[in-house]
Amino acid sequence: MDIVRRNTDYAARLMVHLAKHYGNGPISTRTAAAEEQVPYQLACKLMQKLNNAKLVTSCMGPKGGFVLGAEPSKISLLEVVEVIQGPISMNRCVLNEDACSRKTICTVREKLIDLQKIITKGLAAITLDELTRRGRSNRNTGKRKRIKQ
Amino acid sequence: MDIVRRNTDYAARLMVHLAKHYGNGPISTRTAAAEEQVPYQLACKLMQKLNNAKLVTSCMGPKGGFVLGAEPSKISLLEVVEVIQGPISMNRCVLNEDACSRKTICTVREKLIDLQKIITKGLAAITLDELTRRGRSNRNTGKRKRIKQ
DNA sequence: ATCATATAAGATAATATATGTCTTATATAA
DNA sequence: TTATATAAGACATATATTATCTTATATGAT
Repeated sequence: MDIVRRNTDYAARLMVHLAKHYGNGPISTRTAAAEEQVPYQLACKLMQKLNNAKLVTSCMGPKGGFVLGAEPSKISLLEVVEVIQGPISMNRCVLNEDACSRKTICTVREKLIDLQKIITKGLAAITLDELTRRGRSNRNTGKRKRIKQ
Repeated sequence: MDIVRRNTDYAARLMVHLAKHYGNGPISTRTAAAEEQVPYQLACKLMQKLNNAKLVTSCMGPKGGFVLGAEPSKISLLEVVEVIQGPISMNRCVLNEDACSRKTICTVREKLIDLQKIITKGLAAITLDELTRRGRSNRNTGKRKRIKQ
């Protein structure tokens, strides 16, 4: 099992798609899902989660869709991960303080906590704008995309 | 989902138990399982896996059991993790090179690879002898309590 | 040789989690 | 008013993880 799960990967793609069109009005889930190769219905659910977490803003009705809730440089991969799959956890004794009575003396736990901090910091350092900048042609065929109107 | 899974935690406890009695002949799974609060039958399966990976050596028959395959200082938590739950993977595009066609230009992938290296190095740095040294009673590392047989 | 005790191995069951689909309701621009 | 979009949650499927059960086999001790 991967630390970053498939649904999170999907959501990240959708977010990056919105980031690429940031400032051009709402993008429909249908469009984003099609372009980023995400199953449409699933994309709807993911967008709902992202919306509830205020990572995106919804605009209902025709010509509606979603807009990023903040500038691409202000949204990190960590936020997407946590919204979609929950917090990163090395072990349940790290996530849940009550899981282990030995927590005050356990040296493993300390080290797992350190590792976990490194992971979350690493993911927090990856922002959406960064992901739009380089190497972000489509996973399709590498065909250039037209600018949305 | 935790990065270090429950079975891995169980296996780690069993290994630490063997480490604590290193040099005193084989320890039966029944004993180790009981002391470390691991379901017995499950412990058997875990020991089998550890045995196949040469992390422990089996001694059949009465007064038999398992012995560590190497000195406690030579066995790391990473080895236990990899034997029981397989390699740590940030994303499938990291584990499986064919998972994404964008891998040569993808900046996220590079960063995920870096993070993954940090995790594996961190786990590799934690050795069994270290885990026996402090935090005396090693029981109850925080998983569901369940004793069988 | 027989027996008691231990591991070996694999089938199977039970759970938990993740992923994907479907239906109905609601908002809104044109 | 209508077409198009999101909202929400039920439902279904797939996969992974954890746990148990059964039978076979090895071996030290009697």
